Amino acid sequence: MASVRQPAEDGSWSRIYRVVRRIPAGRVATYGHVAAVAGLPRQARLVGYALAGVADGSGVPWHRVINAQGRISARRDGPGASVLQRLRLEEEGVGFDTRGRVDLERYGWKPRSRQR
DNA sequence: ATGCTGACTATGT
DNA sequence: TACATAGCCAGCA
Repeated sequence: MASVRQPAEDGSWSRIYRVVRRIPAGRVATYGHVAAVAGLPRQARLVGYALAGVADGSGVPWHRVINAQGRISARRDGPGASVLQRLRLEEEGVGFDTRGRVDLERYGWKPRSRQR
């Protein structure tokens, strides 16, 4: 009853933030993966746009989300945030190859029990 | 209400 | 490997 409509607070963006928060340090997830885990298949774009609206310090580790190519997506805002993102990931132990790419096979987040 | 924009991804050339 | 194209959704003027 009363139907199964979802609460207004449970907007797509909120669901996305919730998933991103689960990504442990030293791991990265792709926009598409986050979308899928959040129950929004094919909406990788929304993940990026949602993260664009999140503030640094809101508790959402936005820097752990990269694109499917294992690279950091450029923002309209400028390269500043992109550089910061890479710096943070390296601090967490995520390695980048000479092309600036992360090995998703190795650092990709796999929502299975607990990542170690 | 309508239209534009934006941290994506998969596929084809 | 690089570029172009199509699909998809929410927020904002």
